[in-house]
Amino acid sequence: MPAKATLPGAVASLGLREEAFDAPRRFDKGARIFRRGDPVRGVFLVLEGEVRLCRFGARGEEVILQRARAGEILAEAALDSPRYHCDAIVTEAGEFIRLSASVLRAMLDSDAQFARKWAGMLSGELRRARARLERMTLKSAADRVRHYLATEGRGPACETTISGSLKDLARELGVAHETLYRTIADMERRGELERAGRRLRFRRPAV
Amino acid sequence: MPAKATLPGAVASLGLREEAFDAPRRFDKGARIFRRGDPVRGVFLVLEGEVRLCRFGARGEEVILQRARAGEILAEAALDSPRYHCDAIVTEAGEFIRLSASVLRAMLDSDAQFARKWAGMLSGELRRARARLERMTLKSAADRVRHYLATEGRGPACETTISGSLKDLARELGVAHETLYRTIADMERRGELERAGRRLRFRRPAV
DNA sequence: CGTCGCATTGATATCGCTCAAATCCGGTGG
DNA sequence: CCACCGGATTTGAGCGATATCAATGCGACG
Repeated sequence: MPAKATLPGAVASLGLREEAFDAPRRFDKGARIFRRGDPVRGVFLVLEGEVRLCRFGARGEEVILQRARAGEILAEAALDSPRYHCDAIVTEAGEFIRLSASVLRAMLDSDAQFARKWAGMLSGELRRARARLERMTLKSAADRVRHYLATEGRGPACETTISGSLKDLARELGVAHETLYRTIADMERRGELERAGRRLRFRRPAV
Repeated sequence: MPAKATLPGAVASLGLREEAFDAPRRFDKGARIFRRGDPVRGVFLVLEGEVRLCRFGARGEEVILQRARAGEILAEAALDSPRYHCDAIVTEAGEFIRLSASVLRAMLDSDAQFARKWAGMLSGELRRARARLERMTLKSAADRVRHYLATEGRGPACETTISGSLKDLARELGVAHETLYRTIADMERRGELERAGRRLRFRRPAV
């Protein structure tokens, strides 16, 4: 579980002005912070917990567009839209701050320092989205696990502690959870992977 | 084939200063504008033709991270990196302008107008990347075609004229080209889709 | 306890990938 | 004008990996 981000820290990192944000609000698991089609009133900074941007297909299948955890910002790309194009669903109860869309727009126009940091954050998000995209083009579940570790892991063994359940990871990787269980078990059996609870890493430094 | 973007138009749209860019340079198909690991010297504005950001997997399989055509900017996310993290390959000969990384960084720091536009462009890219991501989570090829039309198409029938070959579209959709041919043929047979050369659209407005 | 959701394993069906082959089409050179 | 060539387009056949359906164990929680 990631540390709870402090408001001052988060504000300092972006150089936000005071009028830009509301007081933190608590949300329970399952709550919707906004829905598709709602007018854009803000962008959300996650202090604690987890929120996902989701769309739902014709048959109700969920698609995760973004996962934001403590310290991360949700729906940054919405700032240029009049309306949200997806739902924001709380998947882990916590606290969130709304950053006013109008104030952010004003700051982007006037505060070069802030605009620079904002652009930097967008670049990072873009890179991460492209990494996920690359991962999704891999056909085999094992390759996706390898790519996930190589991308998200730390150190030579690409160690990661998965947040949430394996089921969640399966959805993130775009495979059925049964397939993920089997794949991980296979990779462990072959000595390619080590798993201890929610900790995953390569046994032999791959790639 | 998209119209050739004019330098003044492209510059005006972003409010670039003169010292920010070089003279246009021609590139032939297959040329590499930069390679993975090269130090980041700039971002590239495509005036004509097409460039792709690609990574290559362990077995040499190509992964398209971005496709930039006339008027679009390539590798915007690289600005915060010291080195490129993928290859830029020309897939359609044309002209490109290098925008100096150092000048862009300076402009981001000092020119709020520019930073605002830059952030807006990043937001757009992010949205597009997330749309592709959403598409890749769809399992069936038909669903991906539908999503592609729904996302990229114009008007009630979601009409699109595909750039490049169907083979290219297949790679963009992450399916084998044979599968795409069959899928499109099936959808036409069922009266769901209409195809005339490179033009695709829904017959019945779906969704 | 009873319930709920995650984790795990088994069995089966299905869809897309792969290999193969035929055709079409635009360009090129004789 | 025609033969030829390379790449795109199609269609066929079969295999294999993954999704799906099912059942069970397990731990948390009220």
